[in-house]
Amino acid sequence: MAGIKDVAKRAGVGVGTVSRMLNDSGYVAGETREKIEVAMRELNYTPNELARNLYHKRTGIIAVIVPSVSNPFFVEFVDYVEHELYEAGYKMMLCSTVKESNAELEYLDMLNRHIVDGVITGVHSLDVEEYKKIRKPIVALDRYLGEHIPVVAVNHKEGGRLAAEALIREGCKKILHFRGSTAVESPYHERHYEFERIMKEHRICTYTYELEWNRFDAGYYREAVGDVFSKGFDFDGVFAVDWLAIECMNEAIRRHLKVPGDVKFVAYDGTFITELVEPKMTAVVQPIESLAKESVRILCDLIGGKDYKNKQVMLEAQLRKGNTTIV
Amino acid sequence: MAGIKDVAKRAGVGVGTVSRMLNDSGYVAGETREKIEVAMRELNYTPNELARNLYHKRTGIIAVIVPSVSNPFFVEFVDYVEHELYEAGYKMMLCSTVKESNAELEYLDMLNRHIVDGVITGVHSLDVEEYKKIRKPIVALDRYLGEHIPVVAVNHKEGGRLAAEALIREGCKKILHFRGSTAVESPYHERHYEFERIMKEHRICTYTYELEWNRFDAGYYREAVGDVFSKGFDFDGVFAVDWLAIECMNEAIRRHLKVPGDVKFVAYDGTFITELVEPKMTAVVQPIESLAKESVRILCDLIGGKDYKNKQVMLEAQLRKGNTTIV
DNA sequence: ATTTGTTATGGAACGCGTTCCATATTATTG
DNA sequence: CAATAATATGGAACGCGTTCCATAACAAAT
Repeated sequence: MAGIKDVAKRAGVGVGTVSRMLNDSGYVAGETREKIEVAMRELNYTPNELARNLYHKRTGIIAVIVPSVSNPFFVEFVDYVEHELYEAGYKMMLCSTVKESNAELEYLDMLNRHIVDGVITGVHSLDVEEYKKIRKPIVALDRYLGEHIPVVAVNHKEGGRLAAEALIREGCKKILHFRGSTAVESPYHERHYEFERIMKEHRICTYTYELEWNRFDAGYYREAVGDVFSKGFDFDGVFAVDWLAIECMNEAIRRHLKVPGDVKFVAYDGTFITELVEPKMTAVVQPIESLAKESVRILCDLIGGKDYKNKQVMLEAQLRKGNTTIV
Repeated sequence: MAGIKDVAKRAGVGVGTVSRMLNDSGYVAGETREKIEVAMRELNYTPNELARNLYHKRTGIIAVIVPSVSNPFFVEFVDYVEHELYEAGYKMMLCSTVKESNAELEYLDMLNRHIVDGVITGVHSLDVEEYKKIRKPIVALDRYLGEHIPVVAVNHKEGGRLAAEALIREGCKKILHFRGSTAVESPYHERHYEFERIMKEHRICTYTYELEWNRFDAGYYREAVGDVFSKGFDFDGVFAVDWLAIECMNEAIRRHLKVPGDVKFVAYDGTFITELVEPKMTAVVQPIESLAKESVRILCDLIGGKDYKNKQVMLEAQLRKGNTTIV
């Protein structure tokens, strides 16, 4: 592979001149330019980005860490992030952690090893102490990783309220509520707290089903749904994350319950799958595009040296009326 | 940031010794080892991968190029690929091209610029001549990019046959067939050719709807479905790609048609979304996991210097019976 | 005791582009 | 015409780890 030296030799100039020309910095005479261009073409020269990166101490790559690539929420997030990063001149390295337990640390370590310039993480499996050690550009998606790491979050309390109010408005009296594991403290639990609080306030009977931590697979969701139905709990309203709400609705339909006649559903996240089922799901929609935009914007600021201590961006979720509710 | 020189100085040894220790190559006395370890810890030293990469001319990163990250087929593919690459010691750079028209060339150029060690591409928007120029590890997913680029393909002819036979078995007499644009030649068109051939052979009335090229968005699919229904074409069997089959089924359900009583559906791809709808879709399932495994395997071979001229791996699709067909 | 082999270590050269400094030539201005 | 500025260029040093070669100490074998 031809290097800059070869080009310089062939063009009869110094390496500095070639470099200056490549980067449009400093003076290069028109005539010299042409000679170099010819030499580059003849040698089929492409600059080695690796050498460049070594000098500049940057790679132009951002790692995006998510628990699972097949989770629709993260799929949409990643899709937007990729686009935003592209616009900002970065490439995206996509890392998923659910299949390999201790991958998160490995991925974060890429920052120190100069493999990536920054990290956007939607994962939180390490001790906060671990994150503190890393003094590099990190943005957390909806997780608190310590005060020195900026967070792009969603107002889940409001989200929970929207869901609760929707079901109450529908006149639901017996609610089935699937909630994430309390084993891990995370801001997105707020929706559950608020949801339950409001239900209690309204003295509405609520059956809460607690899910295992970090399990997003279809099989598990189906199992959970089967579990609930087999227990014979009677309900007329369901609040659950997209996929689970859908599985639950499907089971209801299979059992010849009418949706939304007999049972109402409000899904949380509002990813594309809620629009893919019939009836279309009413959902509390997360502002995924904004989450992506903000994450990238803040990360770019961090890389640019801006200090974002205690920074938190809070975005609003909103209710999107589908046909699993009536009003 | 501390470098290897600083560590060497602090430990009172030469840089070579530190390097040898880091790589477990050559001799390092136990006593020296300890001194270096102490120095590394004190300086909080992490080797700069960039410098390493420059020397070794590799980055350990593979670019995966797909048209869209939100297309379920590619989502599943990417999910498996990420895992396979991780196992093989590589990181995945994910590149999507649908939003930025000329990104493919830019992404492929990363090979020459030593940013990635290899490419797996599910995109084919350039002239075959462009691909010929690149003498680097590339694996094509289900596209022919020229004889020097190995292909991991699916036997779509068989896939088309499976779909056709399924609908014939159901006794369908009026078929609605959504097919990809013929504007671009691609192996996956085989399924349509074979499907139509068999239908013709059986003298079954088929209405073919040709889709625009490179459009996978929900809005467009819905539009296409609305288009067909508004034209008043009467059908009792549908063959379409997952998402479109689903949109079509939903519209049928909304129009109070019974599925599978009045209309039967066979989807192509068989991604998770076909299992998410009620009734669950009968589908020709692509061997996505195997596609991912084979792609990674071949790419690793290529990187390892193996020659794969004219290589083509052909994998089989299979029919998965859901409830949108009866038999 | 001498040779041969093993262990151990330092450091220069290298990979490849970038930048800065020194030097040179030409253009502009007073 | 001299002096300053602008243009132009080569090349060493640098970024940071790796590898190889030269050197040395010590153990084992003859």
